[in-house]
Order: sequence, then C-alpha cells, then structure tokens
Amino acid sequence: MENTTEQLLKLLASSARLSILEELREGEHCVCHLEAHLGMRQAKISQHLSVLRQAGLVVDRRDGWNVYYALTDPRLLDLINLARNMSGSIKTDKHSPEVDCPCPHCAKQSKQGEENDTDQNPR
Amino acid sequence: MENTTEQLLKLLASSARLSILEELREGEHCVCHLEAHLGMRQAKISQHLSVLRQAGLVVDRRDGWNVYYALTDPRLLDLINLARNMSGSIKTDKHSPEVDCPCPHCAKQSKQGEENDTDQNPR
DNA sequence: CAATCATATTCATTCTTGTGAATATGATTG
DNA sequence: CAATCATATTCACAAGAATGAATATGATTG
Repeated sequence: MENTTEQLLKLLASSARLSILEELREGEHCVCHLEAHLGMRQAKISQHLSVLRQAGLVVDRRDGWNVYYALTDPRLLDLINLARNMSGSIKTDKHSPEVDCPCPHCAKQSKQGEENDTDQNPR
Repeated sequence: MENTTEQLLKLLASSARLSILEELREGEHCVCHLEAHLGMRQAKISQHLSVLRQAGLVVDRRDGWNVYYALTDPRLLDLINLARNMSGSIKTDKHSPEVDCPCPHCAKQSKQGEENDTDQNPR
C-alpha cells in the first residue's frame, strides 16, 4: 500500500502492455485490431487489457460486437517515450506491420488485400 | 532481447529501488547512508545497487572504506517524477527521516545528536 | 432461440524476482 | 598480519507475474 508509483511502473514494465498502450497512441482500437497488429493471442491481449482497465489506464467502450479500448491519460505516452529515449532505442514508430483487421474502424484503411493470418505467434 | 525499454521500466518498478534512486537525487551517497536513511538492510541495498550498477543506472566510486553511488543519467529523475505525478501521489520530498549516517560526507550535516538506530526494519 | 461472433475469465504451470541469512571480499588501521 | 570496517555475493525460498489452454459470457443475427 502507499506506493502507487511502483504499481504504475510495474504495469508499464511489460513489452506486451507497452506495445498495446503504444498501439492506442492515435486513438481507440478494438481487441481484434490489437490481435492482428501485434501478433498476440486474443486471450493474452484480453488479460493485459483487463489489468490495464482495472488500473484505470485504459477505458473500454462497447459498440456492437467489438469492444474499443482507449488510453485515459495521454501522459502515459510521455512516460513511455521518455523511457524509450532513455533506453537508447528510440523506435518511435515500428510496430504496425502489414496486417489487417476486420473491424469496421479499420475496414476502410487497410484494403490492399493481404491474406488474413491472425496468429503470428503460434504455440 | 531487443526491448530494453521494458528492462528499464522493470528496474524502476520497485519501491526499494525507487527510494534508492531518489535518495541519490541531490548527489552521491554511500551505502551506509542509504541504509540509515531508508531503513533497509545492508544486503538488500547492496543487491539492488548491484542490479542498478549492472544496468548502468548508477556508478560507484570507492573512497577509503566507503563506496559512493551516484546516478548516471539525471533523466531518470524526470521519469520517476512523471510517474509519481501520474500515480497521483506527488511526494516530491518525503523520505529522509531524522536519522544519521556515520560517513564523512554526512558527519558535518546531521550533528543534532539523535540516537543512532540503524535497523529500522528488523526481522 | 439457436448459431455465431468478439471478448472475457478461470485454471494450472512455468519463470522471474525480491528477500533474509550467512558468508565472502577487499580496503584500512595499528 | 590480524582485526575491523563497509560493502558484496551466494544460496535458498517464497511470492508474484506471464502465459497457454480451455471455457464462459454476452451481444447480434437470422
């Protein structure tokens, strides 16, 4: 008790959660989007989102079938950026390989028709 | 591999290490100083310093009996401050209760003669 | 309401980390 | 060189976190 700073940093000290949070940089995304773009299993993503949600770092919004997640505090990105800079590797962008996500939000953007391989990190 | 940002955040995600790093805010301190001021056991402090040293976050300098540690990158404090602010509890100062440390550096400062209770967190 | 979809939860297991206890090291002093 | 001091290391263990597998939930469609 008392040291919430430790808790916050613990939440960020995970490459899985870092990538999720950074994927939400530009705005909300559904779980299937994260699944497709980050190449992580659905359960894994959902578990991490659950943790982040309970900590109040993200909020969820249901829209039909999809649940969209968004950052609650933009300073999170400042924190992450600072950490990235300090750790020497300023990979500001990276991520987001050529995959597409079936959700309505993304449908318009990625229409170059690649095959849909959901599970990039199997077994 | 590759995600050094995660490593950096993992290093910071520890209340013990956070307090050590923040104690070094104003400049170098010896292990016995940290021991006295943070109320942590010597071995524990040394173990954490070892980790921080290997990661390059602190440097050590031997001077006679004492080994003095200092931060290598002041941005660490920015990062920690940002995290502290975000986590709601802006305890900028706190720490440093009325204890004194026998090392030459501190000898001059704390001379109000309190009893020297080194082990505040026994057993 | 049955089927289907996106997402969430539970469980079990493995991996990692923090810590105390004990002991080692290496500099310093007489 | 023996004693003493500050600090470091090793070991063992307990507690926690991450993950896959399986399954549950709850909205949607026909």
